[in-house]
Amino acid sequence: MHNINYIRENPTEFDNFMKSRGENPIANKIIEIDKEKRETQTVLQNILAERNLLSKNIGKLKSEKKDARTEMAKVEDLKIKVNSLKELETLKDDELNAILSRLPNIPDLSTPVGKNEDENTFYREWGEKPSFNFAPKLHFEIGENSNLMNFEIASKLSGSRFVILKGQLSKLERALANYMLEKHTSVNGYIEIHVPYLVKASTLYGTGQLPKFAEDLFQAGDDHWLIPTAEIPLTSLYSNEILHVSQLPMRVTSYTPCFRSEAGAAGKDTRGMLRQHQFTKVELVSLVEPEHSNDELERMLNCAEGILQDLDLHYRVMTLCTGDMGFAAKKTYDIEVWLPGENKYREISSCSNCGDFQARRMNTRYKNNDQNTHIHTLNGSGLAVGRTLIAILENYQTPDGNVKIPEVLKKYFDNEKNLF
RNA sequence: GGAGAGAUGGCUGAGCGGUUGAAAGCACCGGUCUUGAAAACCGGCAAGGUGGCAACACCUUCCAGAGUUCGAAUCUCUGUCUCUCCGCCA
Repeated sequence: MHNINYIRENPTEFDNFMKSRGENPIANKIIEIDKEKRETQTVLQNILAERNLLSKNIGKLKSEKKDARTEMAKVEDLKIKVNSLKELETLKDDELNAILSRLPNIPDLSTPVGKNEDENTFYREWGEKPSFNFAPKLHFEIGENSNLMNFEIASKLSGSRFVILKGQLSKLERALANYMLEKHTSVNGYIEIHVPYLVKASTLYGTGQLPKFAEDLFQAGDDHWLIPTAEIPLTSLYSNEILHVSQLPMRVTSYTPCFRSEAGAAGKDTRGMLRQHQFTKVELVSLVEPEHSNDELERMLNCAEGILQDLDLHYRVMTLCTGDMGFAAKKTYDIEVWLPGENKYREISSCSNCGDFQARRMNTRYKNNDQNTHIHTLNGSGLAVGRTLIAILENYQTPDGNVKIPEVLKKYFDNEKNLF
């Protein structure tokens, strides 16, 4: 949610930012409604003040056993005015919120301006593309050949975009999640949290998925929604609360399934387990003081990259442009891992600084020297486990259809060399 | 699922129709004292908003929503959540 004072004071700048994110100019409309709302408020408050005064007087007169009928009649008259003004104020407030709640965050000044993913910019890379003296297979070819990855059974049970992993592949998924969690908790200073996978609509509003992106989500019952990422419960941990400055930075992590309808991705990445309705992810979330959020984003990115480095997987980091960034983000880095079977880089992590955008929506503040300020929130994948599994299959495959086990994961596999 | 109790400021907790935005304690902040700290003592300390250059004034908020009343933290209804007991159960 946006700071209305900022829009009031910088309408042109605000519109320019919104334009860079593909929105139409709206600041004037906002200011107009806001003005009407405040004017209504002022009149209403004056009448309420008058009413309060009269009521107090009535109390005094009654306790002195005096007649208060004149005063009571006056208050009765005011009531009609109060009700209609209250109605008008609510109307204006709703109008304002309907607009504000659907506008994306203002991009950071260092976020490149651009229309779509083609204008994302290269930030850095690590490692090199591995070379193969055979044609590297796609992850689902390796998986299906091993009989440990099955899409048909999954679709029989649940329809398209689901997968079943068996035996060593299922274990690989578990080993990866374990490795990531251990690293983030024991080395990177994140606290592991076990969170609900179902959340209320108000929680999704706080992080920005609702009201605008309901179609991307699975709803389960009247007010229960499956989380599309652990970012939602983790970021919302302290919604409507005032933290003490000594509690910051707060770094939390969680390994959860994620559920996405993939409504806008019909026909996209239909083969394999790259884009599923359900996948698992280790998520990183930081709650920090505003002046530290830029540094925290770099730190978080390093934590996510660290996992890929440990697994010796080549990747590049892209800075998303204004047109490609998510709704709540000010700045986002995508980590794209190299997939030799596809001969492509593919997103495996996305790290975002959301500034105070989510904190305003969910009302999370911190107290420092008697000052209450909205915190800054950051989230990042550290990493998407399913896609990491894909990357390992494709990068560690051998000509005979086997897959070498990365050094750091061997401890989960009795020091075996190969997966199959 | 059945029966009952409850939800008040950062926390604990009083208030149960009218100067109560709310006692008291803890925590926190400032001061006195001390070589320093602790203790003790003194003072301050809810959030959001409107108007105002400001000082400041006013409004709203005691889980949420609706209602009764001239007036609601206090009464009524609905919802949500928490706790206790019983049943069921991973």
